[in-house]
Amino acid sequence: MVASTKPRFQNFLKERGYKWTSEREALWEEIVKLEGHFEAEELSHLLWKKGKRISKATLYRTLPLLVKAGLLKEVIHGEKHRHYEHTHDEAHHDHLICLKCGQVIEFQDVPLKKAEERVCRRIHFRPERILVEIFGYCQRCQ
Amino acid sequence: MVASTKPRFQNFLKERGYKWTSEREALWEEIVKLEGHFEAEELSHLLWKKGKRISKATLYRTLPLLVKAGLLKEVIHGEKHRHYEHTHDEAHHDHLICLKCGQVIEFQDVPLKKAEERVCRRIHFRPERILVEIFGYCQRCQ
DNA sequence: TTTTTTGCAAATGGTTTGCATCCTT
DNA sequence: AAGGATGCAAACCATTTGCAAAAAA
Repeated sequence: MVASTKPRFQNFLKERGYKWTSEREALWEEIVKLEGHFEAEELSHLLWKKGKRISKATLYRTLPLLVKAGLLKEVIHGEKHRHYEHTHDEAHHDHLICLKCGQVIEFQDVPLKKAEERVCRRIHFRPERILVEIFGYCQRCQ
Repeated sequence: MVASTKPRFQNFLKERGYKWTSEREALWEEIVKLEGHFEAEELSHLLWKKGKRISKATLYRTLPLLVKAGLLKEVIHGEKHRHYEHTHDEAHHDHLICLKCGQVIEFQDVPLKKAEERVCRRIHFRPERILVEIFGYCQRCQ
């Protein structure tokens, strides 16, 4: 999420009559610095460590806004807590999750994407979000 | 899940010193009849409607056993509650989930499977479970 | 000054767990 | 007998929500 996403978030809010608050700004600032995926809890820790006392309630109320604004997306389903990551305008990537060490490996694969698109076309389905997660054992843990 | 899976479940239990109980049998009987995916709550309702008072605790303790025994698998992540379905020995299938009507469309696609396998080989990852879920709009809801 | 947002604390809800008792083996 | 299994109720725990006070428009 680059700097230019700030006005995007601001516009998103303004368009629907929502307000630009210091909490939302602080949250955006912290998130913009994060690499890879993160969970609400991590974000909360980071904010408190920096003296920004943003309540969990606000945090949990803001994350869905960021998703709706198109700045974040949910990933890694199937765990008890949600994970988020930036919606880079770069190419989409998927995840390999090691069942032993928990490591999450990101990958991109054009043929895989193409195959997904073909399936959707075949079934006349308009995809919005495609989730591919491969659980298994990484090279080290096999 | 066909009738032959009963001895498979029984063997699974026996092998690790677990016991074959009337609750586990009732649960198996109900599950074997289910088509498509289901959630713990549904299963509980069905059982109670038939006078089989199997506690939620037992239900929740048994589902993971059925997964470990290879008779069930978890699907449709990203919702608050878990969904299960039979691991048919038939070909694996994935899901398209309509964001409007909620319908879940199952599909199989060989090229997609092949692409997944190629990715794993490329990254030296030994896959155990591959989850592909495509969220979007079905033909009727577009 | 009207409406949204915040923080707190309490509620939610699917799932898990401790424990005494009940069944299998 | 001995050890796993069950049911109950309480605990978990990430997330959500009600409400009164605070901030933005």
